[in-house]
Order: sequence, then C-alpha cells, then structure tokens
Amino acid sequence: MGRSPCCSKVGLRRGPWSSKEDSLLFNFIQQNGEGQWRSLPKKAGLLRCGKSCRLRWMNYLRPGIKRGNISEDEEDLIVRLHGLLGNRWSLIAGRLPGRTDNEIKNYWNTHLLKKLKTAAAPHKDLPNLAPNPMKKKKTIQNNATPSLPPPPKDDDAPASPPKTIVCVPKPIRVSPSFSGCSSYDSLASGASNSDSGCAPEKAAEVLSFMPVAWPSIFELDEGDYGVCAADDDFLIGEYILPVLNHSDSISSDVNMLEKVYDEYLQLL
DNA sequence: AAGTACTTCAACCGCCGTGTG
DNA sequence: CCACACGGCGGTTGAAGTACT
Repeated sequence: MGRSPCCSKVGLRRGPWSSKEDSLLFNFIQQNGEGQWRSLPKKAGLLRCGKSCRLRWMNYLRPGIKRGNISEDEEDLIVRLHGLLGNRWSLIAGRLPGRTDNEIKNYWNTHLLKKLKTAAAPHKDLPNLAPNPMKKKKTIQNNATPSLPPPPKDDDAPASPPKTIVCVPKPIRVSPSFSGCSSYDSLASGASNSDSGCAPEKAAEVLSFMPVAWPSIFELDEGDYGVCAADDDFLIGEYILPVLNHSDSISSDVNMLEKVYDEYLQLL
C-alpha cells in the first residue's frame, strides 16, 4: 500500500556494531524513544537495517542489561521454565530481569544443554529438548550452500517414548493485546478445569501478558525494583507475581524462585 | 611458537501474528 | 475483505576467543 519495502539491504552495513553506531542509536532512542524501527536508522543517521537496530538495542544497548555471570538460581529457573514452556525464550527472559531472550537462548544452547545431556547420559529422559513445534521445519534455501544440515540432536535415542512427561506448550503466538480475561485469577482458574492441552496455552498467554520487569524497573531509582505491593512482587490485578530482584542479592532469595516456579505449575 | 579443535555469543535470517490503509 | 508493512520471535551462522596438542 505504497509503503516502502522492507530493508533492501542495499548499501547497509552489516556485522559487528562500532562504538560510534552504538552511540548514535543510543542517543537517538534516548531522545525519541523506541519504536519506528523501520525509519529509525535513517533518522538516526545509521546505515543499518531497522531490524538490526532493534536487535542491537534490545540485546545490548538497552539500559539495565545484565551481561554474563548467570547465577545458579537464574540457571535453575531457566531450566525449570524451559521444562514448562519449551523454547519460548522471550517468555523465559521476561521472568529474568536484565536478561535477554538471545542471551538465555545462547546460554541454554552452550551451557545448559551440555550440562543436562551430561547429567542425563545414562538415561535419555532429558527435559524438553525437542525443537519448538511452533516453527515449521526450515526448508532448504535455494541459494543455500550444500553443506550438511546441523547434526541431529539425540537421534540415536531409542524409539521408545521417554518416561518423563514434558509439558510442551501448544504452539501459539501471543500478543500484548490479549484481553480475554479481566483478571489473572480468572485465567488461572479457567485453565485448571480446561481440556487437556489447553492449560499451557493459557499459561503462555498469561506469561506474555505479565509485565516484563525491566521496562518498569528502570524508571525507578536504583535499588527500588518493582511496582508494587511488596518489595519484590509485581501486582497484576489482584494477583501478586514475584519476580527476580535485579539487585546483587538475587541469590539471597532462593525461595522467591520457588514461588515463581510454583505459580507456573499451578497455572498448568 | 604454531597449528588445530573447540567454545562462545553477537548478529543475521526467515517466518508469523497483528495492525493498518 | 485483502494485501502489505511492521514488530517480534526462534533458529542458525560464523567470527573471535580460548584451550589443547
């Protein structure tokens, strides 16, 4: 409809960002806010695709991004949430303030997958390591190099079904415009007596609807995280959802992680 | 010291749901 | 109602760094 086509990529820079580019992007967003990614590069004076700008901001430049040193508690939560949600990295990242979906995805693929495989070596009932069914199997690109496809993971596993029951969420796309229920409680209760297979879907919707911690967090003064009733909890309607505190004392509140996980289990 | 293998992670790719004209 | 752009997501890649021989 008269709109310009998506990034033509002609004359656009690719690869690692320079500090100058970072500075341009950061300053522009500081002044104008996020959004309008398509037109942002031009306005900011960047020779980058809008998608590339968004990615750089989300995964690197955004204030409050924590880098490296994923604590044992965070790791534990990632593993458990992955068991519930599968490869829904954005949802998982939403419960770990300061962590990006890309970082969690990388951490899972490089550290946790290896660790879990090692731990489960004698018995192959790994947690949900299956690919996300939401994604269609990627077709071979016409211009793809004839290299071998990625090595199949666990293809040598016996055909017998694993003993561990893994809850794989039904593949859906969720959006912030969700408004089917007026309260979190109603969602949860609705899920509790729903048909089998429905609950994870509800949970995914609920999770996506829950406030992602950092946008709110960083508007506050340092040390004061959360908007809420209790210091460490987010208030959603009548429901209080605990989230990880962004302070250095994360490890001091292990019980909070248990609470987070328990809440999700109740949803399912 | 040099070469090779392995690991990590930032960035890219392509698909999908939603909003809009 | 349709077609398209936009924003967002998960999967994958490959350069850079590190460990090993």
